[in-house]
Amino acid sequence: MAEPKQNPLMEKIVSLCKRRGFVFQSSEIYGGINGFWDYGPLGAELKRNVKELWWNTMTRSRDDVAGLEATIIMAPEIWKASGHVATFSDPMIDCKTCKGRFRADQISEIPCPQKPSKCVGECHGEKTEARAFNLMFQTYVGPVQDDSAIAYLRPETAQAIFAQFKNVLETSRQKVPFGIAQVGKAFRNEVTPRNFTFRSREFEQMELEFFIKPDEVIEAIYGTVAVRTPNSQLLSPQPNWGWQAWHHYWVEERVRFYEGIGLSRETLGFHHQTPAELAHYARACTDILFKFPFSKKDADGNVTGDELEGIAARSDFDLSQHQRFSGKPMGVFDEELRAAWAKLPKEKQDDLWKRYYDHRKNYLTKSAKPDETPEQISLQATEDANGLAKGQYIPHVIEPSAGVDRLILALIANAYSEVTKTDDKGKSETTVVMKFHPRVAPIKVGVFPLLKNKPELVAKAQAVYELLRPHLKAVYDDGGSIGKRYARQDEAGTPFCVTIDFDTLGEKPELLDTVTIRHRDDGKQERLNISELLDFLLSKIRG
RNA sequence: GCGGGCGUAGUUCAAUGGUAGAACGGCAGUCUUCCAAACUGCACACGAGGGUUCGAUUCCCUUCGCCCGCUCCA
Repeated sequence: MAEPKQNPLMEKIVSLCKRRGFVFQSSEIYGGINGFWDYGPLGAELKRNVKELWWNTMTRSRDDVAGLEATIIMAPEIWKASGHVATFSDPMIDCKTCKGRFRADQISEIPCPQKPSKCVGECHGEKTEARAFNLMFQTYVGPVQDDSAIAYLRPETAQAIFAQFKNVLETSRQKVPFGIAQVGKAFRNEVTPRNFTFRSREFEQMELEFFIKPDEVIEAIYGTVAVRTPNSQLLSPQPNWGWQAWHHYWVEERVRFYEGIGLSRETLGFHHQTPAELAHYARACTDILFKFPFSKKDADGNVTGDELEGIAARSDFDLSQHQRFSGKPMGVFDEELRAAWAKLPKEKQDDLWKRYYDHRKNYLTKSAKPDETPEQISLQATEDANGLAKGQYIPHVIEPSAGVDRLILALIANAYSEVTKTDDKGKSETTVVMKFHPRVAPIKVGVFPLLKNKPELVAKAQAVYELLRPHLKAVYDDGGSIGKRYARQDEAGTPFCVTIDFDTLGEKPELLDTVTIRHRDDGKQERLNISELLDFLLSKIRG
């Protein structure tokens, strides 16, 4: 009666997550709630490690990124400016006959999929009533639940960064180019949560908005914009980088991050969005994919993977939107630009002015509110271009936006491996080893006495455990046999296990105060002095 | 949201219109001088609600959840 195994590996991973305490279904005792997942003891450690590594990599180890922690509920105008209210609230009609779903305002234009000679509104399929599809979670601020109190749980963390751009700029002593990073929860009322935690309704994002000068500004100051050549590595940022170089740089930075936590390039995939896929304001978007067990094959039979992170070049769209909707200036003043502009030959000034004008006019036209006339738009674009000559511009942005939960799932899938051992009697047994990179492993070290019923061993093992635990996540285990404890830690993905034996106590005097340290992935042991233990572990975990 | 499949200990699986079993795992203990040893004991399940029935985990309905396909994917 068992259901057919559609994806045995994925099912084993889900089962392990429950069994060992990586991931539980939310509200499980009440039957669960679709699209929501909890992290158990091991998952919580794993997730914390990943977020901390991202934060350290993206902010603390860089001079040019500042952090932010904004609220989940913000002024609803934010989501009007970002476009989320408009794009999320189209009334939709389902056809029960052909299973199609159509925008209610387009049923008299779209041809029926089954009878293309007729439009959806005319065909005989049985239709549902028009229903509003808003993928943002709604709530009310304050006790009165009327329309004026409607607010939304943020569908992405990014907008808070744009909304607080000027405050961060003024308080962080940063200047463009610089970034603002944030880690936090976001909520989307997904139509179909799928693939375990991959698409959840409540999830966590790690987002960087990296603000850069428009190419026209780079050109005004440095004469030319540095162009990416096939061989250029673009490893360290240069003042004359334009958006392409920065975009390429951040893709590489992010790939290096994934490699640094154990996801090799072979496990990753890339998708460069085509012009048709790109939002109208975006210039490029590169998705970094991971080849999940549930990832599908493309037309050529290759697994490309599913999205972990998108690195988008979003032009100056976001800050421009918030400038228009809030009425507050979102531009920056650049002394260098003003000084450089004055020294430019007239033709160059005119050329840059025209290009900036065209860009602004294009944006303003596409984002125009219904009551804005072409004349007003031209006037605003002229004003914007004139600002350039005075050293003013709206920064462009490169947005590396990663999903924490997707990354956790990728790390779990990547770590999962099975080892089959056959004993002397020919009995074989398969065990699971979670090969997490030591940097992300939920537990860094297990400490065991070789035998439980020898008080000297137990006391010494507990002393070693107390020595390590202030510095890293350690566990003490004296249950069962030593082999069982190793196996337990293998399933948790603990990279190192330390065992206190009789030599530690001085049975061989030359080995007094040494312990065995056992490596998860090959089972090999080495002997270390207790005094060297902490440094050894820290070097493996931080190195 | 539509269609299909499926819900039994923590996990993997049995059985049954008449009070649910196993293995592994967990906990406690004995033992054990390095890779899930052995032994003893303990705890733990029919997703929820309603209906049919003398009696439902089993049959029916609803609901919730999981998987697959469609749809959606800012």
